[in-house]
Amino acid sequence: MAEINKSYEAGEVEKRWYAAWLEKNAFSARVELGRESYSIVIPPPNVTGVLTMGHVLNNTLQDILVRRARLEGKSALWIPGTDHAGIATQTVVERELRKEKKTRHDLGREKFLAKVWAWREEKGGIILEQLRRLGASCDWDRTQFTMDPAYSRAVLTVFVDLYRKGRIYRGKRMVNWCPGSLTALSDEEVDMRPVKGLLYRVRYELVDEPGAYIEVKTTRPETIPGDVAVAVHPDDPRYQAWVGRKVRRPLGPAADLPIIADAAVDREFGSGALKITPAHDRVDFEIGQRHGLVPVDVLNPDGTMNDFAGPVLAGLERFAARKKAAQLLKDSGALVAEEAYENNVGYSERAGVPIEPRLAWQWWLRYPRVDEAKAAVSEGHIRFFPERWTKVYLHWLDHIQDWCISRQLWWGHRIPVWYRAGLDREKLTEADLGDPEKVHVSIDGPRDKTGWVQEDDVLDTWASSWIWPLATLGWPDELAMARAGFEYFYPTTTLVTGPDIIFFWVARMIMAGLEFARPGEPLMNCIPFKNVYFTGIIRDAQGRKMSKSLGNSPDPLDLIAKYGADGLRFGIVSIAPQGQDIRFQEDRIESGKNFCNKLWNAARFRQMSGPMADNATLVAIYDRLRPQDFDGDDHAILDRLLATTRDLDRCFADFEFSAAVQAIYGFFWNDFCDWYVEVSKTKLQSPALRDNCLAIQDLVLRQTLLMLHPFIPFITEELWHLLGYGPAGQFIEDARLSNASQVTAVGTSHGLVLNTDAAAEVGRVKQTVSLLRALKAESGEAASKQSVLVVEAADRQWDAIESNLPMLKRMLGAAGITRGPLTPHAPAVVTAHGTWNLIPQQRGDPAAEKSRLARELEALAKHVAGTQARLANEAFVSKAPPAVLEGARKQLAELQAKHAEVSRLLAALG
RNA sequence: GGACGCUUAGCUCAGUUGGUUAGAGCACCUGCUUCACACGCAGGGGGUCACUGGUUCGAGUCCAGUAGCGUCCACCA
Repeated sequence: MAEINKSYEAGEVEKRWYAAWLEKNAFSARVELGRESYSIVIPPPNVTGVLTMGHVLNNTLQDILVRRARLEGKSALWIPGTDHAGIATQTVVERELRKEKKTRHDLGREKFLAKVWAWREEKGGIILEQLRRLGASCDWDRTQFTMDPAYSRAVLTVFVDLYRKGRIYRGKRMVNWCPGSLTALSDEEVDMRPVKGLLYRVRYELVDEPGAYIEVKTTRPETIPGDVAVAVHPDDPRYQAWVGRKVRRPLGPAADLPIIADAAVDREFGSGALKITPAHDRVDFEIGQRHGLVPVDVLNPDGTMNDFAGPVLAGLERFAARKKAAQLLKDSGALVAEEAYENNVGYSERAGVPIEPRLAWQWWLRYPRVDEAKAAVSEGHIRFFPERWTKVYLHWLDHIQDWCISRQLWWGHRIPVWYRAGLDREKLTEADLGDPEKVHVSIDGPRDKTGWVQEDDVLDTWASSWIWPLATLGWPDELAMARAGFEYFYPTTTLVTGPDIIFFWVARMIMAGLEFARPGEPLMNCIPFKNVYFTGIIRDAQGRKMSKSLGNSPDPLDLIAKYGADGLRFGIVSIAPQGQDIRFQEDRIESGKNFCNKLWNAARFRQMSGPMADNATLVAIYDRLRPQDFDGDDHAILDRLLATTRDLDRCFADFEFSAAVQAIYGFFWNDFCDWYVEVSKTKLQSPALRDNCLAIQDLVLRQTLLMLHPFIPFITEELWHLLGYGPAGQFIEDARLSNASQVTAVGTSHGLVLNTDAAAEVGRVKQTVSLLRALKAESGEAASKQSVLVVEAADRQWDAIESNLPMLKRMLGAAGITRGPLTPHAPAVVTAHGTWNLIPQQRGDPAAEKSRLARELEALAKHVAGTQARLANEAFVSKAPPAVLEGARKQLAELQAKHAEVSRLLAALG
């Protein structure tokens, strides 16, 4: 066994072990009947993506789950991959083209796509390399891309199937049009932002009564040329007589617009009259439909005004047109006023520009299995952590709208629909769509494609990633499914993702799973995952979302270089409580690194303390324990080890990762290193006690490494081997992590029954040590100074001291501890183990000593009074449970005794 | 307009079913190169648990309301 170096070199160790894991295929998961399966699909990052702190958190958690599952003996699979990310990727490549002053149209569809693929080959998927640096134990041989041939086929299979079921249809409806990326978007891709602007009051003159006007308020005067009516509420008394009459359009091509009545109009807003522009507003469109009005579209797809806006506005960009329109209205006297106004405007999530409601032919999906998707979650087949997201999920499903799945992009899955050449696609009827001679829908297209033209649009990226858990396991190809282990691994166990994509992805995956996984089978067999863990969002120190544009996101690779992958992992998990957003603080990552260093040095201490023995199994270590030689500290540390093991089991059951990390941290650092290792130092001097003590250290270290391994895989693997805890040629994950009851069972079979009373006594000894150390510190004696201590103790107390004498001398830094009468004026402290004197080397400060004791007495008196008052309360005595009552009485007795003793000391000072 | 979350030490946050004097990390102060670790050890200071009421013998914890911050949903031009 190699000697453990003084400091832990993360970089070298991480590189070495990751290579070893890959070489031995440690992450490849096989179907092993009789063994429980555990599976996770990665939320596929964009192929353009680079690792962010969000990815670090998300993927660390997945890795923790998968590695823990392996240690529990499950066949654990983590499927990696990337998403083609339609708009994002196309934008990246178009940006490169722009440097050459070209657009995609200069290349044409085919050449442009070749360029995107070339880009993807060269630069795509960097993020998967970065995940390896983090230690992600994905089964890399199964890496998938949403545009892989097999995956694409699965996507098209779904389209054709849903089309044949009548769930996918083509329709001309209002869409969210992005003038930046020139495509339609789904409702989920639109962000509402409050925008400060102007509200224009415009008057429309009555045709049959010149000089009389109806006034409307609008934020968009440039759309007036697209007005086809003015609407009022049918019950509005002010306008009863106006309905049916006509007004002149105050801007753009001259026209007489009817005044109509519609209940959608809000009487309270402005004058109670609304201009109707069906081509550019959803509500207007609906009102227009109800009244048989023909929309007038005054905008081009790129957001400039077209000829229907009239010669003055035509060609202007929409916001320039707004200013111009206002000016024109002002000139003609139609503009009554401009008021400052703030309203909500929809923005394209990707392009960051205001979207335009626009009438366009698109492909739509009527979601399948909506009711089942609700039931799957509300009936608990799928559990959300934290649970509160179920409400958000159910609410969305309750108000679900058809999904616009077509995008006017080139990068993506091209919709598998072919039209007979020469057909005018703007004028296709229902009948045309149903006529196989005119429109063909299939995965591979018509056998002879001459005379057919394929649909230009591609599918929304989410319309491919919604089948991720299915297609990554080979669906729908039966051979591929058998090879991938679909039967064994589906449904997957847990999904780890952010709540921001609960609609985009989580809900849709559930519906897709229910529709396609195992038709006809019960819900629980069809769901894509059993648990969904929603992480928090990582924010910067100011609470802002981390983003590339703000430049407030640290580069995880820099952090890995600085603190090690393990340090980063430990740190990020420790600050990520369930479901709360996280404020990133680098010092927490640093403390992750410090923990690794502590672990490393504790292992080093073990190695330096004595020869290593058989540590290959829990049983082998227990064979070396000598329960008859156990002292209180031995009992206490194993008791705490068991409690921590139990805590961890619970944390994993409840997805409480940061609590898990904190539990091990506290146990290992405080209970083991600060106390047990320190008291070991005297035991190790004694030949009779040494071997038992080393065995206990091995037991604690081995179990701790196993518990920690999912969180910090590299250093634990390294120490596992350096300490010889597993056979050479095997990894730590080839060992099994025993849970608390298993550990207890092994102990019992070895005649070990933990004495919890002894463990509790250790708590009191720690308290006494702490008080005496404080006494030294306050008396100005260095902790390392070999002090002289005298204790006035009852026999029972002295017995406890005497039996721990060497240990106490070491822990207290005492040259001698003797029993005897107190020395007046020497610093003193009252403990559970008698009243102690620190014999000062030089004359102390009686005044300081006096005031110290007086302060303590005051605090005790207050506490005594409080407890007495509680016990004097009749209601408390009669209603509190006996255990609480007894605790209070015992406490009072102890406090009173201590109070009396401190009073005595004070009196002795005079 | 609706829903959800948050408010605890200087900072960032824990606090499971109500029960001794509310905890951690960092920061701060004091002492210490004690033979695993200065990425460390020992000790210390620091909080009216946002506010108001209620339930209870007992509330950081349960209930109602208020305020501030945040997130999501929603067609008021």
